[in-house]
Amino acid sequence: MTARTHIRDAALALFAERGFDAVTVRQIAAAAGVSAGLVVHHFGSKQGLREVVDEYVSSIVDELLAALEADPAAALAADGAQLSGGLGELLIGFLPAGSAVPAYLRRLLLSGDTAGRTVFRRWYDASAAMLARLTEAGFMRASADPPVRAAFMLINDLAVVLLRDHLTDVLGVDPLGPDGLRRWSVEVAAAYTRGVFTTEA
Amino acid sequence: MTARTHIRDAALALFAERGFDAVTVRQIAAAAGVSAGLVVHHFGSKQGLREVVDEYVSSIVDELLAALEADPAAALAADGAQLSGGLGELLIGFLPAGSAVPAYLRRLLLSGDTAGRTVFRRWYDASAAMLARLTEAGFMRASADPPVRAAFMLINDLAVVLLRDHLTDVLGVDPLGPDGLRRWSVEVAAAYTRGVFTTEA
DNA sequence: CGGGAGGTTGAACGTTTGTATAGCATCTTG
DNA sequence: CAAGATGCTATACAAACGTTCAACCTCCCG
Repeated sequence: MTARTHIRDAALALFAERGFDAVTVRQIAAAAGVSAGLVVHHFGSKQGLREVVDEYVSSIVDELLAALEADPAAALAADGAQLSGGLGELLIGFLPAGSAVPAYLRRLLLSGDTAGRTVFRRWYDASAAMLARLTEAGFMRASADPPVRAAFMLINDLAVVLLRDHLTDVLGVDPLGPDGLRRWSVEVAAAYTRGVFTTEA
Repeated sequence: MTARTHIRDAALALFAERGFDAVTVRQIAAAAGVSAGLVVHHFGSKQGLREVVDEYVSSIVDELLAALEADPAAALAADGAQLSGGLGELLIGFLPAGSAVPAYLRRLLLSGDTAGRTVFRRWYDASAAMLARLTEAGFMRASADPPVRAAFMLINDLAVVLLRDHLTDVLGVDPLGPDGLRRWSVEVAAAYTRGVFTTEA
């Protein structure tokens, strides 16, 4: 592992935890075990470092989505219940345990930056394509408004990642941990299969 | 409107737009039309101002939830489709158009602060109570895991507020605007009533 | 009318920030 | 082995930050 990589990873972790503005170049350097000057030497500026980290995280998401496109059988083979665990589950399983990427992604999606918008759009496109495949294969009912349905199901999955800490707080169990995931998937599968509202009204 | 209120509102708008760290005391003062010293005079410090704004936004959410509890008939009278528009719709309708509160709430919920946790928990409790009432009244199917269902439906609603800009980007219409809300509500009501997955699998 | 309390300002202070620069060490290459 | 590139550090600096402070203005109350 090169020092440049160390710096990038330290910055990723610190940005994810505290946010870009709250982290100083000196803190990043200390976490990476190098001098502050080296950070600037390698990345030009703090902003330059941010852009590299943004691209790095984006590329990880791209890998995940590409793997999903390359092997949709793995997804299609699974039944609806497991599928409804969704992209959040997929992301967590795809990354090493304790990775800072989900937390960084959370900030990226809410920063209003171009990088966040690009990631969301790619994710949405993959989501829409996947729903189209599932519908064609007969796993899903056809929707009257496929784009909205794709968006709805995508953000429902993302919400688990975005609000994971709050969910853990009120439920008493991490919805993306081993135990919580089981409970979560069962309930979501039920809701997505039978619905939650009655039809009388 | 006192100068203190002006400062608080200016800070609310700026914090919501750019984040706490990215906003300077001088910028807040300029936006409020006062001097930087007066900001500190009224709130003790920048952090003190933040806490006042946090409490102010929390109190607004409290008002909304209290109104919901006080007059559940208004909610219960509505049919399932309208209800599924959910808390996000309710929040937008409750606030003046163009209010910075939703954007501030977004940052509050993702900051990891105590204020955000408190707001989320209150919202969750209100959500769980509402679902219990709806179930008892026969508008909803009973769930095998009510806490998870309440959390699921709550974060689905919150996700629309949190990711509103991205949704507007990919859908081409604001899901909380007049037009988008209609499309969104219809699809969500359909998903929540009939489900999206088929039962064969 | 007098005087104190609170609202408000502008300048100043000390700190911290991101970054530039000069130099040292290490390695590669001809 | 010479020499230049590269990785890396330590110091320095200007700018911007949050905060302090002394002074001024404007009321209100006696």
